[in-house]
Amino acid sequence: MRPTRQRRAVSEALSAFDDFRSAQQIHDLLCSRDDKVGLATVYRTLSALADAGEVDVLRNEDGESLYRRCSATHHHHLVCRACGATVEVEGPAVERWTRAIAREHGYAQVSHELEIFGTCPACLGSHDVPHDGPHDRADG
Amino acid sequence: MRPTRQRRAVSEALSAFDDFRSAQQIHDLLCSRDDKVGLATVYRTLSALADAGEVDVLRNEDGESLYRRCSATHHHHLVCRACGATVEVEGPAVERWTRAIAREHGYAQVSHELEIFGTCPACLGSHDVPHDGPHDRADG
DNA sequence: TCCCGATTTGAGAACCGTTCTCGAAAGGGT
DNA sequence: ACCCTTTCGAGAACGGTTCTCAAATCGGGA
Repeated sequence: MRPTRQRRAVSEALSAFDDFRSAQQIHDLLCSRDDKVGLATVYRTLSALADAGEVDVLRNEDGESLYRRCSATHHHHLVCRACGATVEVEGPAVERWTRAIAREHGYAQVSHELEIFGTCPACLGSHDVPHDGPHDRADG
Repeated sequence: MRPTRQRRAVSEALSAFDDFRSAQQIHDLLCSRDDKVGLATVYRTLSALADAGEVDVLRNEDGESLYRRCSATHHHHLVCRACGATVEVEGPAVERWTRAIAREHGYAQVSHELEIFGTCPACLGSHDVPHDGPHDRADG
């Protein structure tokens, strides 16, 4: 993969956020910086980064894909419903539990998805919503 | 909510499946039975059932919503990537763990999403895919 | 430095699941 | 039967994402 100007721009834009952002939000940020990158290229680059395991992807309740640069090790996310503030969490017990459940039912090649949603301390304090609005998601 | 012919049809169609199905698949089933129900009505009815907690919803990796009639108690799903065969599973330990993690970081109003994906015993045995194809989903 | 084939880009169209629109049809209470 | 409200449904609209394909760009070799 060639380190083109566009790909570097997308990668840097991702680093500018510490929470999950949509492809369009990243594109908007680049536009506001007069970084000329096509929307299709943003989508392509984010997909490539996701495939390479360099970013995590999750879907909000509208089905929109949200991206975030994360640590390489397996982990889950604790996400604020109001402002999107994200904490990476690990749960060896949960990993063991899912494997056990799968084995119990004879399922192989097991993977799992787990996200935790809530309201972060900052948003509990102030009732107005920070920056650009909620990255909401339904209960599970 | 009035028990109209259309709503009854959608509800019965749901019962005809024991795995997660899309609105369009349910609409197709109704059409093949010459049950005249508009697609919009199928969507509306499924949303209403989901809001009422009578069906569970999950999204496949394409962002498509899949519906399944489930038990009313809180549970998660063990889903076969190949045929969609679904087992409802409970994990009190996981419920406790998510609450603990959230509390630890000061998050309130906590909810979570957890799905487990794998290949079911039947699909491990026969390598051809049953019925109408995989309801696939990415790793978590 | 220039050339060349391969890769990448981007504007806009296409795609597709879902929701909206709004006039028509159906329900239910009286 | 009447009336008012809810529901229906065909098709348009919507919105995020992917595709198209000609033009731009890149990297390596001569």
